[in-house]
Amino acid sequence: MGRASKAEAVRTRVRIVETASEMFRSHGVENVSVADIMGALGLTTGGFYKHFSSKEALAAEAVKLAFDQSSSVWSGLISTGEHQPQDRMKLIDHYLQLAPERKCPMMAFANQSSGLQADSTLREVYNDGSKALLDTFVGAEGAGDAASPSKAKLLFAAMVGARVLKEASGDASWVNDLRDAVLKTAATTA
Amino acid sequence: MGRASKAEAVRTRVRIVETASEMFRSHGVENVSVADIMGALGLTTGGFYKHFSSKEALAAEAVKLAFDQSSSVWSGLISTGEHQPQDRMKLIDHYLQLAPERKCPMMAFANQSSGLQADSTLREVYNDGSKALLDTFVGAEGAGDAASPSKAKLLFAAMVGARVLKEASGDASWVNDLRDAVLKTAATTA
DNA sequence: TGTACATCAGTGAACGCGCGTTCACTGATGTAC
DNA sequence: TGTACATCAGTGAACGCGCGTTCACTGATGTAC
Repeated sequence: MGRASKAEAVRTRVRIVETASEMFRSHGVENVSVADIMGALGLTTGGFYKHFSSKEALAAEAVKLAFDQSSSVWSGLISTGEHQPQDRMKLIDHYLQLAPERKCPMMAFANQSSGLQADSTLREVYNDGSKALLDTFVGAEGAGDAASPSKAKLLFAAMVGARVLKEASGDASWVNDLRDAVLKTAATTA
Repeated sequence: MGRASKAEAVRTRVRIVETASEMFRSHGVENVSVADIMGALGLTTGGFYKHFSSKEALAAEAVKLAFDQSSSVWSGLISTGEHQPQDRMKLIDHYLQLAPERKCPMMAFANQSSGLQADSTLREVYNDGSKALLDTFVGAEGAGDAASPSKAKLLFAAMVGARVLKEASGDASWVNDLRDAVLKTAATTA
């Protein structure tokens, strides 16, 4: 093949991160190999290390991308309306139905982050990203309703829990009851 | 060493399941090897297959044991009182502080169960166990308060979500806010 | 009860496989003159 | 602008390692007589 141009190399790097982010999100970091990612791009394994020092370094970037994307989506869903409770319902409903490759990084990477040292890059990315999503979610209630951050946090935790159980149970029917309960509470009072 | 007596062999099998259950719960099924488990019991790897056909077969039994133990603990925490809201608060508080080797199987094995076929034994065990825990939790509100199963389900999802995030974030401070929000709601109304 | 034989729990080395990483190599790109 | 050389993105095979599983073996347990 020979050497690729500098512009192409930059594009390749971006494509690796984007593809890895989706694959990691869908199947988990530990279930996707470097060869899988490169293969999905039509490239071979060896070239990977021209762009990243290790799989973990890529994972950190891929996780960051996932959090950034989620953050954008959340902000978009919320800021278009007038901060009605409907905004949060929309977000919760959306959250529970996302396609695997777009699912919430908080749950997609929970397992990956759990075993890590406090100072690892991936865990820092995870913590910063999660905190940002929480703030966005709590902020969604708008200025006229400052008294219920506690309720927002409850809904936030419940939303994550419901999605984890939905995933693990293979979308079992009893999980629908959980979803309905969460949405019902999101609907009552602002 | 020579052959062990039949009684001893039965005891060995039980010990393998018990030890594996704790180790799997703490570190995840994929992060504990057969050699790790046997080594923890002072045995060697090869003997494992005199008791189980595969690691996955052991995992199914170990997960079942974890669910059974959790179910007992939950029932104990709930049935001693008079089905006050305090019961559920006690349970939630307890849930969020459990030691790694005793932590909730719903979150400890969520990752393991996620990738599996619908008809896999482990996923069946996971689903049955989770459903049973949910029923126990919802039933905790007692006869005088039949109107709030929806709220119980909300709390259930929130409890799981908070624990997942606590684990993944390495017990970050913002997760405490989630815990407080969940407990606050558990305390209000019966 | 005692003896000869079969069974099988546990041993420890070996096998096969997948995966992260390394490395010598290729040849088009980039650069110095 | 053209030429000679250096660079380096991508290749594909190989390495090292861990892990699940297999297997020939050991010798105490269990059993048949």
